[in-house]
Amino acid sequence: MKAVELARNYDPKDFEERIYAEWKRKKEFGPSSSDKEHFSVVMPPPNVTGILHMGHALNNSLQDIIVRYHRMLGRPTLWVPGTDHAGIATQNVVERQLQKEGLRRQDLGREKFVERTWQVKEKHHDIIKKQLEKMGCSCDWDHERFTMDEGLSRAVREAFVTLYERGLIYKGKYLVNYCPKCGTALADDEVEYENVPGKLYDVRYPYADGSGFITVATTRPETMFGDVAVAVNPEDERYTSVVGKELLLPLTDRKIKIITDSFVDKEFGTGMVKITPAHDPNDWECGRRHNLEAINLLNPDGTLNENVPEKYRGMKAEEARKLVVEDLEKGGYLVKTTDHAHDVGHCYRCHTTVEPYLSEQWFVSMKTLADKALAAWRNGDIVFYPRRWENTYVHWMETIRDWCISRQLWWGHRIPVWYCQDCGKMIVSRENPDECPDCHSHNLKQDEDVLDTWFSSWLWPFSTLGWPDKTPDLEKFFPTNTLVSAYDIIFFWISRMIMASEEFLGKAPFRDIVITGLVRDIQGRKMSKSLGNGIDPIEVIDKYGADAMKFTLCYLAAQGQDVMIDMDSFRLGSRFANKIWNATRYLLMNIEGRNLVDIQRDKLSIMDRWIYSRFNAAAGEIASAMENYRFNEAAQTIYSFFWNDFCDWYIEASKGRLLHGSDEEKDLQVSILMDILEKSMRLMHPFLSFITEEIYQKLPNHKGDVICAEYPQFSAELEDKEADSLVSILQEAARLVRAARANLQIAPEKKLRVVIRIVADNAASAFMKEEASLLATFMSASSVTIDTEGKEDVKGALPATGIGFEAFIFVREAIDIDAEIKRLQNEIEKNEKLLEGSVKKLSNENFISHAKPEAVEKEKSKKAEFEDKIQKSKEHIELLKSF
RNA sequence: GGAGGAUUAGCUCAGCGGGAGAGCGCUUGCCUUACAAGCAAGAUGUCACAAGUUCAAUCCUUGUAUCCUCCA
Repeated sequence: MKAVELARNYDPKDFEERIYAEWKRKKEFGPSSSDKEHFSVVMPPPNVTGILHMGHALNNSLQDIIVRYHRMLGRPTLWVPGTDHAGIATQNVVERQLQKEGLRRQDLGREKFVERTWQVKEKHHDIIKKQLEKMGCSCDWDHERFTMDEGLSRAVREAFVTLYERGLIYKGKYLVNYCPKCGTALADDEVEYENVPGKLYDVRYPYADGSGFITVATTRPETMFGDVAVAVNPEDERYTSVVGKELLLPLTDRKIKIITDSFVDKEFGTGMVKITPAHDPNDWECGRRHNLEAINLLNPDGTLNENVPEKYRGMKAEEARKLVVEDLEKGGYLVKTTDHAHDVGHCYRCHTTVEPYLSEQWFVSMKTLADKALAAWRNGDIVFYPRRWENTYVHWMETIRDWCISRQLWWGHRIPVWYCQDCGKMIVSRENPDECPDCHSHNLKQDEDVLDTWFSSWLWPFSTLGWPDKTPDLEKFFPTNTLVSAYDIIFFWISRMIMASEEFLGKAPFRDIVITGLVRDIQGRKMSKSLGNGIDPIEVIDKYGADAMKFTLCYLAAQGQDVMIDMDSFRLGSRFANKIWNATRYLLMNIEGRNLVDIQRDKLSIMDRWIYSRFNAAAGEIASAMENYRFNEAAQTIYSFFWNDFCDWYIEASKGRLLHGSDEEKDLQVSILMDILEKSMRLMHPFLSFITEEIYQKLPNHKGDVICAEYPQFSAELEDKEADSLVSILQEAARLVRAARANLQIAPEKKLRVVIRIVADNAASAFMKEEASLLATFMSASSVTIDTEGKEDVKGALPATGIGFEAFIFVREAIDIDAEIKRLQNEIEKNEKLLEGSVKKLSNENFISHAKPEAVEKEKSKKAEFEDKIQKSKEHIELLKSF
């Protein structure tokens, strides 16, 4: 064979882009036609508003690892990519653009506005796709979907109409969360609460009969014009006598009554609260219980409407509040003002204060859907990793409220409802109707509102596969296997997907739900635009490469824990990739003139058997880590196998044979090295996709592309406990001598004679004899003698104790005997403590009788080991004293 | 108010009832014919606190403290 030359430095820029293009060209990302069981994943669709952040990088890295792993297991594997139209968010982006041009969306009109939004969508979509490609995501671009493309829009209509037909969608006038800035209703969970300082105003409401007044406490005096009652707790004895009396609403000439309702907190303020059904959710419920009118005070833009006295009309709430307070004060109604922090809802998109707003909206009735979704969990059809998220899921499902799905936006799926302008008939239809079924009028008008974004994303796992049609994709790849998502959208998305899937297809959309943590900065803060503490995945890739990014994230992503990182964190992955590159570079230099030969097991040395055993163990650990979505464990296994076992020990050990062996030995050695290297590339590919592919292609023993190569499997037969334990003795011996040398600061070039005393004729001594020259290399010794009979003269040698052997290092000069004796005494002390623990355990009859027999056996051998070490150390001190 | 999480080395964090771990950082020595982005050796711990269960607790249970997140 000819040597293969690798660039001197690992530079991912040399090949990452090229390899991705190559994979795409060869259609490696599509599902194979194998008849094994399918494996499918749908990508949580990023919003087309922005670019991908570190959270996406984490999420997609983990998906890519899972997908590549299963692809290599030979299963027909499909990873569906796509993007979400992100209603409010995208509309806001476009509106901000318009604002810069001095325009409002109304100036453009609906059609033009939507057209323009499509352009923004296209632009961002292209950026997102490029980013995913740069990350190396092996998703099947032929299956790419967008929540507003034709098929998915049809799915949305199907879902809406079906739910309507099943009586699960209704329209009604309700108090909803309303963002005046976005001009639309929001779902309950689209509101973010924040504790802000405010004021509590105590206001006098006089009795209508002039017999005095009562005092109510409110944080929002400007809503008093919508008051329809004052409520007290029925058990509040202070007020029993006044219940039913009429009050005169200050600043107006309206009269309201005092009622009782148990929701009133006796301790809050005066224990009397004003009831404003149109502007507070609790009051709304209370108003419904008492059949009270709801007086809406707001225009859609958040200003006060004609239901307030003229002087306040057109004002924003905060503005009006000041004036109302002033007027109350002037009128002698204001008793006092106190500071009062309270939770205020904000729009999750623009952070404007959300107003409870009475309006006509569409709702999904959630109870029946939630029951099915809960049943799916109870049946074990869905499993969360980590499990604790199941509490969150169950709690949300059990306390679910109806979902407001209409949005007063232009960007989104228009609600498939039409109204006959002539007879008023409401038509809910899958197809655009031509005429009214009742009066045959053609004068139909579609509902102006669009649907909540999540109304399309909750169909994602099956709408992307062709539903409502019974497509072959749907047949084959649904239900999907694994969903990877951050915990912040369990409610928004994950729970609803399960409900939709159960409702429309009668099955859970996926079984395994992998909840990742959030990516935070090094101070633990959430990465955000406003803080400017975000890290751009593309910058990471430019600096360290996509492999380094993926591997680092994987290594740090312990089950569901938040990941704290900064730019430097990615050096971890980068250095590992560099190590792989250099090890390969070295190995490929050494194949010059060699031939690959059959690797027959009976020709393997213990060291050879050991590295195969370690490889096999690593494959086993990775399989179980992957099965349980313990990504960090898989990454650590790979790291320590390749770096510590393979590079630090095996390659180092092989150097001697490569230099001094016979041709036959050299050929065998090179063949084993290439074999392990080739297998390692396959083992590591899901985690470091680009570099393994680049290297794999250059290996003399590669077949095809690593992306679709077979994943190495653990096999119990390949476990080699004998080799494992023999090599660990060798390693311990090497470490002991190295440590002794380091302690004494003996320069590496000073080669010293070493005697290893193993007073036993067993596999260990035989192995040590066989590998004496290798030991000499590891110890930088001039020679290593294995003394099985205790006959070697070790006078003047520095002793060290291992498990089952002693090492004697012949150091005449440069040794500080006192320091060495001190070290040994410390050693004795340490071991005596350990021994004491062991003895205590073993003399405890309860331990002997209760503990597992293995544990007892282990304790016994530990005890013997400590005793031996203490004994040896004592002898060694004597020996040193005799110098 | 309810739920969940965290508390382990200087930092970031793994840890699966039985002699405390990794990466980074630090100290020391080495440019050993792949890698100084490297090699080798080392130092650093009341496993938050208190009780309990157990032959045995960093690990299980219950409290306490501090911090974080979500829900209301």
